[in-house]
Amino acid sequence: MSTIFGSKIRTLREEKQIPQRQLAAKLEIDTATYCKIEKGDRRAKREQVLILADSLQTDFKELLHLWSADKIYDIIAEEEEATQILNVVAESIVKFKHKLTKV
Amino acid sequence: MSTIFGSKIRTLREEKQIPQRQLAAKLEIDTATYCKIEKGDRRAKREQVLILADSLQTDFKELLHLWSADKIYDIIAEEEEATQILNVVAESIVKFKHKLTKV
DNA sequence: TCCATATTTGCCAAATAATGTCAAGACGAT
DNA sequence: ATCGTCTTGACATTATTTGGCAAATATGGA
Repeated sequence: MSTIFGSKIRTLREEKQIPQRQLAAKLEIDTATYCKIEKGDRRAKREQVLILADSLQTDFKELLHLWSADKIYDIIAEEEEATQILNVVAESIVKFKHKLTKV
Repeated sequence: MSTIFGSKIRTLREEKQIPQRQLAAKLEIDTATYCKIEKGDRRAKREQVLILADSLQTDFKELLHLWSADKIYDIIAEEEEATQILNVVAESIVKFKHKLTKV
């Protein structure tokens, strides 16, 4: 149930000794819900990632990458040959970019 | 709206000159739904991928990879720096596997 | 211990997303 | 014009996700 994103924000929060309650308030959600986000059984919304990055004084993009990674990880965790699947995606991204530069 | 998976099964189907109706029957869905799957605005279920691989006489795993890739692609297409996100995922997969071998 | 605060869990209702079907239309071939 | 195939939009149904409440469980200090 744990996520890279959840672990990250928990670590950051503990380092800064901020209670969940405080971050929950910034996100305008229940502490219970915030707790679930850290634990990884609720997913933060994209806008919330921004607020969290700000509140935890950390790089937004980096945090966003972890957040996206979790979503992807959910998908391929079920499949064996996960890395092969990633390759397929990576390839199609390359192709897509190639298309863009051509236009 | 198009998907790697959809394009693939369409190509295979056309090569073999099978009407959508026939595959739809195998999947026990409406032709409209099947059409949407090819076009990429409905997603096939995992079991259906198996049936399709069988009906189109193609490799199941390969087809499954494309199918998974589409799901992932949906997620990162919205984000810039898609490849970086893939790296984060790839890393965490490596770490996970490492953990497994240790146990 | 008792008390206060912080975190976590289970459960529920509401919101949101995804699915499949029907009906109608487009298109080419005959 | 009719047939068969394919495509699309609107819609109802279903499945999934969400957030909150209340209760339970830590955690730490006096």
